[in-house]
Amino acid sequence: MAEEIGDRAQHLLKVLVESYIRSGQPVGSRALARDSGLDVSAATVRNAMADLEELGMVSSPHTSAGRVPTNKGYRMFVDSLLTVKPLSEREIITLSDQLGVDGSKQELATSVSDYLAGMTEMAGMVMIPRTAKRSSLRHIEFMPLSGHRILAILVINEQDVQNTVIKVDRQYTPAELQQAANFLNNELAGHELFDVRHRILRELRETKDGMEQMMHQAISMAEQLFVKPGPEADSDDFVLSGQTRLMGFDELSNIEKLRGLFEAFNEKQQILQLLDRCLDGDGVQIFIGEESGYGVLDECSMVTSSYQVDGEVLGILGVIGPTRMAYERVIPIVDITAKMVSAALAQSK
Amino acid sequence: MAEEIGDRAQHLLKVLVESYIRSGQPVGSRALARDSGLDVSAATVRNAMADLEELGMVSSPHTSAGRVPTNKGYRMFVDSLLTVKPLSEREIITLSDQLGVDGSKQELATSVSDYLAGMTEMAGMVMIPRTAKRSSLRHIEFMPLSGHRILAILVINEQDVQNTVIKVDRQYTPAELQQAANFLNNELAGHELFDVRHRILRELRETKDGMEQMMHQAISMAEQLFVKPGPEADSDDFVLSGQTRLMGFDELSNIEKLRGLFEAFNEKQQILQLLDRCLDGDGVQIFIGEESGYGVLDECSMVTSSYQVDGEVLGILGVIGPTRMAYERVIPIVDITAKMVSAALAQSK
DNA sequence: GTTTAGCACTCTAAGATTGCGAGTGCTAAA
DNA sequence: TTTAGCACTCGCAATCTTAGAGTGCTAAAC
Repeated sequence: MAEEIGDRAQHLLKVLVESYIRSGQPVGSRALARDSGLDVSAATVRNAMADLEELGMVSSPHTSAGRVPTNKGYRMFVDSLLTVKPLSEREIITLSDQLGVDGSKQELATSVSDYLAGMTEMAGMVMIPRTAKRSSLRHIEFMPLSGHRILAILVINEQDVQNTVIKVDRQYTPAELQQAANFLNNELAGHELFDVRHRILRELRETKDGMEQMMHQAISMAEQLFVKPGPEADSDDFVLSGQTRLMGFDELSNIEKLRGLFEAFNEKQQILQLLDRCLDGDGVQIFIGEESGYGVLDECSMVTSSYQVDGEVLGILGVIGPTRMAYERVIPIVDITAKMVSAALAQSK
Repeated sequence: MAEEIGDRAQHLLKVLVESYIRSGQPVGSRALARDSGLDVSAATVRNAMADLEELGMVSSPHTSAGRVPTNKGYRMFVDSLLTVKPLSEREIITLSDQLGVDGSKQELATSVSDYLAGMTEMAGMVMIPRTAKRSSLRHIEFMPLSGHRILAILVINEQDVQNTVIKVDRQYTPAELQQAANFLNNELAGHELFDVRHRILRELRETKDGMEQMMHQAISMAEQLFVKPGPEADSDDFVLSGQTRLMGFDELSNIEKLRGLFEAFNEKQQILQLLDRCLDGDGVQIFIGEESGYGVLDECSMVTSSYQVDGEVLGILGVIGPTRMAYERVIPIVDITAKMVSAALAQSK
């Protein structure tokens, strides 16, 4: 089996995928010959198709239908055949308008996700990962609750507030808690979370001996907050919007599939896991069909990109839609969006 | 047209609705005569059906199909014909197990909604309305942000934290903000939100003259927090779970309808408006089909009930599903759930 | 060797036709 | 007032038909 694919075959594959993306119908040899721009007959195309089929790039749903790209074919297409169209001026302006730089992370994420969904007519998603290492602790506040529990409020960065309930050994008076909070604020406020988590807490612990009782307790509270599973381990958050648009695609009109998909969205956990795998990669990444290793996404593709500040990846954004999507449009949209978000975040620092 | 419906006709309607709920198929006269338990012939049933049809209680999808209840028929059914089955011991135990009393309101709402969805096999919903009047302010905290903005953190009740950004006329130093917060905490902490909003603010404003500059400013911040549209006007929150179960029902297998429904869920606003209308009513309330005055719910019914503490309505919970639902099971589930939630809340006070 | 035209063959999607079963409405008798 | 009988209607599913699209193969042309 010749792994080599001739130039003409490649070109034909490209035209076939494009045509299939446009129409959703299997592409026959005659139509392909016409659209290819090549001056060849349908019969020649048929021969080429036979080759491509042998290589697993295309398949026919039944004997006398046209050819449809397989996932492998899509992969080939996006990897080496795709020519992306640059975005129009207008589209870029729309995005930068929508990118309100102020507002909490959540709000930013929502507006970006809405933008992606709107532009691509598919579902948009934005992941805000572990309150990034970049972020610094501003303030800690404790409030007593009933039982041996304390409500801890952390203010991080500009306007992210996290609250967690921690358990302690006994009741504390508001005054005691105030004292503990003051102490921790003195020691920790203004430092980056990363530092807080490791260096500072360790230092504090080491010099524990010379400290009075109250400080001990303050530190063990802080440990619950920062070292233990911590508030942010699962507060990995992500925003998904425009899911309902996916109902429009006929490859998903199978209620069962749709239901699986929506249940996956509700779970979040599994999608997040998937997005985690994108964190390593650079630039636009594409999962086609079952490449995600995740059954319900069989007929879907994801196009994602990371956004970053100072070279550090902060999160992932992208869209999810049917495998048969207009990659040449979607890819630049996701790409530019990631870049604009990166820029916006850098600027607001 | 005789508005009176004979006893037999009523009984037949009841059996018809029950049968239709079970099977989803139009009910023919022969089957109805058999199932009714009455010793009458199909022909007699047909006559009764003709009467019911004239009254708008049933209709036939086409000439030679059986009869199907109309929304008016459902209404009659739930209003006067329905006999609800009490819940089994087991089912009640399941609920009280799930009702973890601690945890934030959000968590409670989620677990209740999940329970409703699970028991009824439909979508469950729980509304947590305007941070209830019952609740009292525990603490206020300010943090300076860039620009003329301040992050205000309100702790309400046991563990509800709300944060809002307010705009002010100039930059404030942390010390100033601390001072303002201290002042407000002294004056307002421990009071019920309802009081805070009206009485205290008014009082403070009246005696404003004698106060120093800083206090003035503290009060205008507080006004932004409590009097203006306020954090809680739209933070009316509600939890919806199990939506995907609705995909299972064939009356909703029409993708377009499903999509409308899910979009309504995403909007939240409109559903909330609908739930608001339940706040006045007492006990279990039922919206059948277009009674909600809301197009996308045409083929759906809502069964809701309020939950309350000390006679004051705190929120609404219920389920949403196809009009053809097993009311006799769903109604007691919603009813008991509301009562258990009420009890749980009263206990945790 | 590659490309092309021709041709027989296959398969589907969309109508059209039919028979069947379920159910109705009406009438006349009990 | 109830019932039995009967003609009639309708929808559904099964079957058949046809048109169209597309393929694979072969033999001829380049």
